[in-house]
Amino acid sequence: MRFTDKNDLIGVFRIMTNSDCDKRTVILDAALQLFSENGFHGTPMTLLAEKANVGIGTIYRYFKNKEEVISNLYKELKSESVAAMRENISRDMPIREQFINIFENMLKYYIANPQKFLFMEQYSYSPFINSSTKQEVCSAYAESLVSFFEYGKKHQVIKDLSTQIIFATANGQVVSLAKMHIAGEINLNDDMIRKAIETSWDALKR
Amino acid sequence: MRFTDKNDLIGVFRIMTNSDCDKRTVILDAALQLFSENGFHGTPMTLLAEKANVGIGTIYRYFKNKEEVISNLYKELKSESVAAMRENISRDMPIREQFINIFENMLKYYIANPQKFLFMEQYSYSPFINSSTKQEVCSAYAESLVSFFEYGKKHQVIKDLSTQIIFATANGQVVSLAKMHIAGEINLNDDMIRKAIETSWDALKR
Amino acid sequence: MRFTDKNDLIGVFRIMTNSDCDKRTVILDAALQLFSENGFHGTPMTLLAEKANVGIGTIYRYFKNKEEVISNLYKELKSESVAAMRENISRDMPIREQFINIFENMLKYYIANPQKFLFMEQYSYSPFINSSTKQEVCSAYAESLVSFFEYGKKHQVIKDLSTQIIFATANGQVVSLAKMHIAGEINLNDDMIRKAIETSWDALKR
Amino acid sequence: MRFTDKNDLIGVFRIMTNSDCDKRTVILDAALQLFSENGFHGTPMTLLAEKANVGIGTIYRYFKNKEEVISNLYKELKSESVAAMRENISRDMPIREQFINIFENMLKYYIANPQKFLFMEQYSYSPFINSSTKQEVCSAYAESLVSFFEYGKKHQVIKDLSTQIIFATANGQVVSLAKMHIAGEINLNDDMIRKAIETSWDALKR
DNA sequence: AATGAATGAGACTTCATTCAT
DNA sequence: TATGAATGAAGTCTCATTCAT
Repeated sequence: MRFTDKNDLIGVFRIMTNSDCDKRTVILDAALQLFSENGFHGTPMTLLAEKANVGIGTIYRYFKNKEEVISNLYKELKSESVAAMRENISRDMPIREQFINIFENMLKYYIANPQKFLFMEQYSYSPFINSSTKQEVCSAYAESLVSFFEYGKKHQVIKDLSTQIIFATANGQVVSLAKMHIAGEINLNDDMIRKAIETSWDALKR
Repeated sequence: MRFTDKNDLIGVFRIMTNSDCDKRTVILDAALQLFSENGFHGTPMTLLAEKANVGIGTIYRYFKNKEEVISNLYKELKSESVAAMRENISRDMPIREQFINIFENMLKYYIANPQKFLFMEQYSYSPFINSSTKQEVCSAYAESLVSFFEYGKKHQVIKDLSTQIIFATANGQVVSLAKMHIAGEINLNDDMIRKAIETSWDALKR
Repeated sequence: MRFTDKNDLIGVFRIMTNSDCDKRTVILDAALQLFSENGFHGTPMTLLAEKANVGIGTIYRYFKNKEEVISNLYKELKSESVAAMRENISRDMPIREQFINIFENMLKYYIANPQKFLFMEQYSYSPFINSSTKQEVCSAYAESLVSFFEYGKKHQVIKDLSTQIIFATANGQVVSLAKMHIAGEINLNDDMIRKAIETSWDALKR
Repeated sequence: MRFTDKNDLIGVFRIMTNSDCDKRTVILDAALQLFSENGFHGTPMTLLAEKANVGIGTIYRYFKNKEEVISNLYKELKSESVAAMRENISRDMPIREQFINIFENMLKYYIANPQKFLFMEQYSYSPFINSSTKQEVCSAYAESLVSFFEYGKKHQVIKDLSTQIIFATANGQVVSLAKMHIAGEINLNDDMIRKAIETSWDALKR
């Protein structure tokens, strides 16, 4: 199996997958797919190895244990999603526009990456996870929004509510919509997304 | 079952099977506590038996297998939460008041029952679960809100948005707040709860 | 395998092996045999289960882990060997006779129970073992001899040497002889055993 | 090899293969330290490579497999210990003096080289080892003592006992003392060592 | 009806060894 | 010659489930 054939002639193919075939990445890619579909506990390490086309031992060269595979994947995805959220945002834009762009970015990212979304949500509810990782990584995301909301409140464009409530209102809607969309309970298009976020803005604007 | 119907008439029958019902209840109570703390996979059946003060064999007299324990618990809790949501609501009230009462009920129920909330959320994200149960049970909850929102839209009190978006907006906020409160990231009191729900209403009102 | 046949008709046989078929004992018996032949690391738990005619899970009902199997076995054997050493000894006997009986007992016990001897020696040299168990158990053995040697020194029948040196001289010889006998390098009979121990006495007598 | 022959004449040749020899030596040195501390099974080859500051692959250039590392180390140490035993001994000395010197040499060597002693004892009890190596190497040691004891018996200075019993008596004491000293159960100094060996002589002298 | 001892499939992980560089 | 990434067999242990009492 798996390149074991000694008389392998497809060297060219190998070269192609050589550089980006960074084993760590390959493992995390397979992990995302399997974890999002079958859950952490529904994904034995043997299956992960098979999906990633590596030996099990190889996984343990890159990650100390299963939990580290999960938490490393989470960290990478969270960074990626934070980056996605920040696209096309600048401090010069009107606050309303920033708000709408931020949450549109987020919702669109979730919808375009359902596996990543499902994995992150699963992770965030899993009592099985070392919460230090959760904290460590979430802060980047939260802080960035917190300062934005506080800026909006100071400029009297956003209601004078506890920042957490503001966060929960906007973020909660987006998460809820993504979940429903992925579950097939709703079929969001760009127009609906825009309307949904504007609705959220109506909640929070002054 | 236990809490499904407030107008339960078979009380007499229940008294007869009292001890039966006790064991079942005792097991589900222990299950809620353990599952919410350690997760489904962090809770071996032997531990459940021990916590419930019954033999392991006994659990298998009341539930076909572990998954049935989980899904039965979910069903009961979902019914209970739907009942909680409906308290103090009547069709005569103004729609706004109904809306606020419904979501206040819900948020307060979650906060008062953190284990139940955490269990239900964990369940809803677990790929491990037979989704038929999920569907089956959620409908009661969703349907009842759907018809309310549609009523509100027809009377031009609620915005003319897709019902799912309306649902996601209100429900998402509440779930998000409950999660944060339980995680200790916010400390909600009655006043904050009221303000948060009113904010949600601002989003959806016409 | 192993009693799995549902139509098993040899109930009588089962009853026979029922009471003494205390699983714990059966496991330790199998463990002694396998450990003495193949060593701790040459004996996988699966093999132990097979030899003991129990499921692997059963081993873990009686012992927390492999190490506990080993240390429990050691404790039992050490007690047994101490008991063997003490046979036919009484404080009334001349010290010389006591000495000879003690070490004859010991050597004969080792020779009659080569597996037990080999297991105990293997254990005592294994860096893999929790030394607290070693200490805990050995003391009974050592103390009993220590007080005997001190008694002999006080009565000026045994040389005035450090008790440890006395112990090492007598015990070392016996262990060394047992090892050689079991390895087939010498073939000890009662007469040789007697002569060997008398030689040891010559070393220590005053 | 390294220590086998004091009158080694191929020094020139050695200088040529200097680096070769270094790697092999470095590996065996690291092996001694790790094996004596953690045991054979507690020492992965990767750890050995790390400790020796060589790649794992390199170990396999010098030794066919792990067992060969162990047995080669054993052979070298056994040769070394035999050499140590023979120091300051000459056929001209009185037999008693030879005896005392031989076993003093041995005990002092063990005490001065606790790792080597522990390794050799561990090895000698390990059922894991190919016993052919054991035989092959021990003979040098045993034979040399055997002829000495037989010489002593012939000259009627040593008791007319089976040579094996004589060997077991003297060797057993020394091994036992070394073990106790290293374990901290006794603290031997030159005077005690001398007394202990003299005691041994009392056992065996005619 | 209730129990819990017994089971073994299957999970996670280690580590001796290989082989391409 | 030297390296160390890659491998997967094999080990330990857990835990859902069964069944005799």
